[in-house]
This record gives sequence, C-alpha cells and structure tokens, in this order.
Amino acid sequence: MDSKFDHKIVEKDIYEAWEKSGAFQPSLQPTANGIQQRPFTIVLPPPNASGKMHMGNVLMIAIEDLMIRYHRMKGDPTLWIPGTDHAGFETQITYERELKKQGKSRFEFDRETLYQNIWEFVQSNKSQIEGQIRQMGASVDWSRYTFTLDPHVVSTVYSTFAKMHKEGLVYRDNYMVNYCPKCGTTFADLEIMHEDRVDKLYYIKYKMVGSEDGVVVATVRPETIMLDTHMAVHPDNKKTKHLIGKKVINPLSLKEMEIIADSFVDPEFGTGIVKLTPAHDKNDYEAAKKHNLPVIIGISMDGKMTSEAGKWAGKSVFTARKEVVEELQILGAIDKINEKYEHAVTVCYKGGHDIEPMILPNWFVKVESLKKPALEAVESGKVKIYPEWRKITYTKWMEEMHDWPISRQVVWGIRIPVWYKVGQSENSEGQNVGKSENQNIQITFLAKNHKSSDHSPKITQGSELSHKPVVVSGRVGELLQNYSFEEIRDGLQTLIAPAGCESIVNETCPGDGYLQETDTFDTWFSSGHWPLVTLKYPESEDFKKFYPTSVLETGWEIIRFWVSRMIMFGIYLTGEPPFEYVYLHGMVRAADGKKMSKSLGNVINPDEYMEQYGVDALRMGLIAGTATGKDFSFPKDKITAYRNFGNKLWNMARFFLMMQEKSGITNLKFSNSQMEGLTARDNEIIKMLNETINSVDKLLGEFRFAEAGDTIYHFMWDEVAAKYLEEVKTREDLGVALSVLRHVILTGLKLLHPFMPFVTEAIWKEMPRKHDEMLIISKWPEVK
RNA sequence: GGAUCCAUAGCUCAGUUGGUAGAGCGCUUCGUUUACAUCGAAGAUGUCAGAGGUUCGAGUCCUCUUGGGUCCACCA
Repeated sequence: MDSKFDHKIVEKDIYEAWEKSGAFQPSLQPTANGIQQRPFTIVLPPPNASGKMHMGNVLMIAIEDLMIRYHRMKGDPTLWIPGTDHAGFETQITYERELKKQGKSRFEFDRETLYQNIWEFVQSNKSQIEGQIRQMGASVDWSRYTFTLDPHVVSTVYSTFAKMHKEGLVYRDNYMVNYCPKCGTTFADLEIMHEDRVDKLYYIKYKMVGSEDGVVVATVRPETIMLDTHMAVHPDNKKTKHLIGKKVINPLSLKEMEIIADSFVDPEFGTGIVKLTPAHDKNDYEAAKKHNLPVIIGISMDGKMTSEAGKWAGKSVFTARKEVVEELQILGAIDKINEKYEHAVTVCYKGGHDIEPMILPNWFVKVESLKKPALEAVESGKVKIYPEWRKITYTKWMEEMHDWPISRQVVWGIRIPVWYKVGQSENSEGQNVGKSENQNIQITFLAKNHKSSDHSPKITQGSELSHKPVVVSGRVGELLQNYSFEEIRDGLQTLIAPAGCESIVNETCPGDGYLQETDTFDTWFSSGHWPLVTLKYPESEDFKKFYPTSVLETGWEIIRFWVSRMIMFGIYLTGEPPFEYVYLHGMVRAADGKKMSKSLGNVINPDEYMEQYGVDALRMGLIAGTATGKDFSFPKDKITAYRNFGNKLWNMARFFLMMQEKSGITNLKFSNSQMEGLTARDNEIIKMLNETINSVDKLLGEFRFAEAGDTIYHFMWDEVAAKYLEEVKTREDLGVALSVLRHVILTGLKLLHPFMPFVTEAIWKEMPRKHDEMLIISKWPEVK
C-alpha cells in the first residue's frame, strides 16, 4: 500500500467490479438470512440527457446512493433505477444554438426532420451524463435504465391522456396563456417570474362623446390603445360613478368606447379608470368574458402587431409603443408621463424575456378531482415529507392549484396524440370537411414545390427561388386549394387548431386526411409518470414488486412542478401514491452565497473536485454541507476535510497491516464474541463502536445524513486513530489488541461505505477478512 | 402585499423532547515519535442579531423590532 490513498487509481476499477458482481440488481443481491424483507426502492430524478453533471446532481446522487447502499447492506432487496430526461425546452434551445453556429435555423426543417435531428443530437451527447453517473459511484441498476422518450414511456403517457380524455379530465379551450415570443412557446404560471422594473406610465386623454369633457386613463401599454373598445371603472367609486355607461372616443381608432363597471378595477390606481385590452391582459380578458366584449388580437405569436393595429401592423411591440406615443403627443392626447413608475413585469424563467399574454387554444387537465387525494396523501402522513417544514410548500400549492395547461409549442417532446381531420379521404362518408371548424386550422409548413404564382397563402420566409423550400402559412382550407394534403403533411411545422375543432385522440394516425397536433406535452406531464414508467407500469413484475417506491429524493424547488404531479398521477392510475417518503435536499449555492448560474459566471464544476479530491470527498463534503436541508454554500473546506479523512482511514489500515506483519501474528480473532482476554480499554472502544452504530442507524432513519457522517468521522479519527491506535503500539498482548483494532476498522468501513464507497471498498480489499465478498454486499453491523 | 426560512467563532455550518456553547477550514506556538505533514500536540476567538415574556434554568419555546434569503401574487 502506498502512503497516500490515490482515488484516481481505484475508482474506475472498483465501479466496474461492483457492476459486474450484480450487486446493483435486486435479484442478484444476497438475501438477509432468507427472510423476505421489504424492498427498498428509489427512482433517480433523471438528469438532462444531453447535459452534464452539476453540483445539485452530485448531492442528489450522493444522498440517494447513501440510502441505497445502507439498505442493500441491511439485506433489503434494493433497487435504484437510473434514467435521463429529454428536457424538452432546454434541449431544443441548445440544439437551435448549434444550428445557428452553422448558419441555420429551425424554420428550414419540417417538424419530423427537426425532431429526428434533435434525437440524433441527444444520442450523441448522452454518453457524457451516463459516464458521470458511473463516475459518481451510483449503484444504480443499469439493466433498468429509462429515457423519458423510450417507446414504453410515450405509450404510457398516451394511454393516460386517452383515459383522462375519456373521463372528461382533459379539455381544449381558449385560454390566456403566458406566451414568450422570443422562446416561441407558452409557459405555465409556475414557469414565469415577476421582475421589478421602472417603466413609463402614460396618462392618456380621451374625449367624451357629445361633450367637451374628457377622461384621463393611465397605462404602461399605449401600443394597444387602438385595439381597445371599452373602459372600466369600479362600480362603487364615487369619483367615477357618473361615467358608467358614458362613451369616449379612442384617439387612434376614433371608435366610440363604452365605460363599463367592474369590481376588479382598483379605484386607487391611476385615475381609477382602466382601458380594457381583453386579448392581451388577464384581468381584461376575464372582464371581457363576463361582459361579453370583443376580444381583438393585436399582437401575434412572433411579437409583432397584427393587421388589427392598422398602420402599426407588422411592427414590433417595442417600436409600436414608441411610435404610438409620438402620434399621441402630436394629437395632444398625452396628459402627462410618470417616468419612474415601478411595477412588476412578468418574464419567462428560461430567458427572462417579457411575457406576452395571449389567447391560444390549449389542452388542459382538470385538476379538481386529482388534487384532493394528492393533498390528502400528504396531510394524512401517507406520504411523509422531510424536512417537515417543506410540507407547507406542497399543501399550499395543492390547495391553490387550478387547471393545468399542458400544451407546449416545442418540437422536442412527446407529441400530443390528437388528430384533426383536414383532408378529404377516399372513403369519406359524406363528411364535408370544408364546412367544419377544422378548415380554420392555422398551418405553417415547408412547401417543397412552391409555385411563385401563388398569392393567397402568405409567404413568411425563404427565397423566391422555386427549388428551395419555403415556409408557407395560412388557413388549411385555403392552403389545400394550392397544395396537396400530402405536401402539407410532409412539410408540416406547426398547427394551431381553434378550440372548437373536431379531434380524435389516438396513438397512431386514425386514417387518411388527418394531421397530428404539433404541440407536445408539458415535460412535467410525462415526468409526472416517472415512478410508473421506470417500473414499467402496469403489467410488469417490477411494478408489482417495487411500487410504491420508498423514497423520492430531489431538490425542493420542484415540489410544485414534479412531486405534486407524480403523486397526482400515481394515485389516479394506481390508487396509491408513488412513494412513502419525500426527502428534499437544499440547493448548493456558489461560493459567493448566490444561486449558481451561467449568467453570473459563478458555477462550480464538479469535475475539477472529483479529479483533485476524489468522488468520495466530494460526495461526503456536500452531504456535510448542511444538516437541515436548507440551501448552503459550496463547502470547499469540508471536501478537503473528507479527502484527508479518506487518507486517514487508508493509513489506519496500513498501520494495522504493518503491525501484523511485524509481529507475525496470524491467528487473529474475527468477531468480538470470540475474542478473549479483552482489557477494559478494549471493551470501552468496542462499546463506543456499538454506540456509533446505534446512532448512525437512528440518524439515517431520520434522514439526518450529515450528523450520521460526522458521528463516524469523529469516532474513527478522534477515538480510534488518535487514541486507541496509539495505545496498540505499546500493547504487550498484541494479538488481542490487533483483533480488536481490525474489528473496529472493518466495522467502521462498513458504516462509512454508504458515504464514501470507493475508499472504503479499496481499503476493505487490503484487509484480512473472514469472507472474501466485497464491502458493497457485506452485512451491515448489528449491535446485539 | 401574502407565505416561509434564516440571523451562533474570521469563513461555511452543527446544536430535535429547554440543563455548563460545538465541528471543519483558517489562525498562533511547538514538533523530522518508525500509519498518515492529506500528520501530531497545545492554544486563541462567541453579550448565540436586538428587546421583552414564560421558566429554577432559554441558542433552543412565545411576542415584537431590525436585517437577509426564497417562494407566491392580476393591480392597468
């Protein structure tokens, strides 16, 4: 043995030996005295398939591997299923960035081709994260590896959607969604943020109809003024009560606008009068629905003004705002401008871009009947959340939860299995598609045989050359007059079907003339099935044996996104929540105490630490970073400390071996029950060892990982290495002392193995033992 | 605005039924003892944010204040 422990030499070989031994697979693990134990199961929250390991992943794997190894040594049939996530939106963004480097964009591809290209991109990248999971020492069962786009996953998600559709739990409706024109997709309420900003608040003068009087209305969005048809005041506001029912003139459209009463208006804000823009404001939309007002869409999905905006059509929101203000100034319609108006703007959490509220048809999940049992499961303690104070995040969210929009305008994901009939089929039974709402479906597709003489469909992009495919968009009813159904189908990019369209839910194409929905499921809709699909619900033996799983371990920031949905789907499909415990680890912050982010440039890369200090030190250091589940700063010191500790253990073993060799004693006794002639001091150290075992068992049972590790650390270092081992040097009854020392070292290695698997396994291999099995499957010490 | 967590040694954090303040790192001094300098020995550093309350006794429980973090939130 070298005088220093070198993690680089052993890590790879040890992992291969573990994997080869079958220890990761429950069916190949040794059983505990033939007694049928309860299985212990964890499903790995899947990291991004095309990404790389970050500190949060490292902590997650460290904690999960700790629990897994502990239970495996205790003799429970233990299963940890690995997997990776397609990470819909993020991966698509990454891929598009690659395209841009090649001077291309996604608009040059039809949907099918784009999907295939991203698939290949992910396939060529996923070996990195898989390699890193191995490097971490994760004792996962690779034979059960699952990717979130595996055929059986897609098929399970499809059947859930079909079941929910059949039971009336999904519906299609127009909805005011949070749309990000930059990202090109909608975001759920959970996925948007509020950013405090200082903007201009414009006070606009409106003239009353048939009077010289006027009113003044405050707005931050003058660019929508020409769309407005109504204003509103609070019905009980004395100052504005007289205005109800009166009319004013829109300074841009010159149309008359009626002032209505609605209690959502805050009498204290601005002038107490609000202009209504139903298509682009949540409150206004609600009010418009209530009062049956027109909803005029003035901003399109690319963030530009529509034809409804008159002379500003085609201009960006920003430009329109500037120009409208100039126009209003010329008209003398601006009363004043508050230059320093502080308010909160909604932005998307992905890129921090401004959210444009839009009316779009969407698929929704009715959550009312799903959320009740999911809330009940946690409140009754059937699902136990640790740390306990995180529970309130869950219960609050479940109480407030409203219907869940699940459509995403992203290609990379599970395509919603809904089909719209748009083309004529040969066997059409007199169904006149031309008259149906389906002819109003908005299509964007890549036309390969574009005829330059066409003028009805709008060409939005591409060259005039006829051989080069161009992007064509329009209503399908009109497009079909110039293009064949097959050409549209094959070149299809996106489709927006109005809420009233007829549709069929089916996994595969139901017949001729159908186009499939181009939206994909919200990634949380499919990952909400994770414990089910990794266990191959509903028919497999795994599902029968391992469901519900034992612990779901993840970061607290996805309680709402993920944990709640898994519990909902688990109960909905099986009647049982998918796990018994939820353990939520804290967020690893950067050295400066802030959240790690690429934009702040404070990201700490785990690779460097694994390389320099070894996986064991990094894992244990992170676990020791916080004992309470709170967020914590990356604990660099603790990583050094545990690297040193690994070396200390290594040298304890070296000392033992050296003493044994020097003394020539070969008949050491193995278990303390066989040891004779123990001194009071020997009994004392054995007693302390047993107390350590007891407290480690207790602490691990309570998810107090840091304290458990700390307990072993101090016993092994302060009591064994610093004291007992020194005494051994001068003992006359060396045979007894070495027997005790070996017993203590071997037992200590067992206790430590779940925390620091590599160094303990490496030392174990060097120590003379009774059985020659690996440490990973050795029996956890029990105190009699 | 609502909710929640936090404030303990220079730094990062422990301190779970209330009972004499802890760890790691850092710092000071000393040490070539044959397991380990990724080591050993000795040592310094805290009105446990502030105020009040409950108690024989409070870092720990309650109230308020101050200062932070995070989540949620429709105010044009």
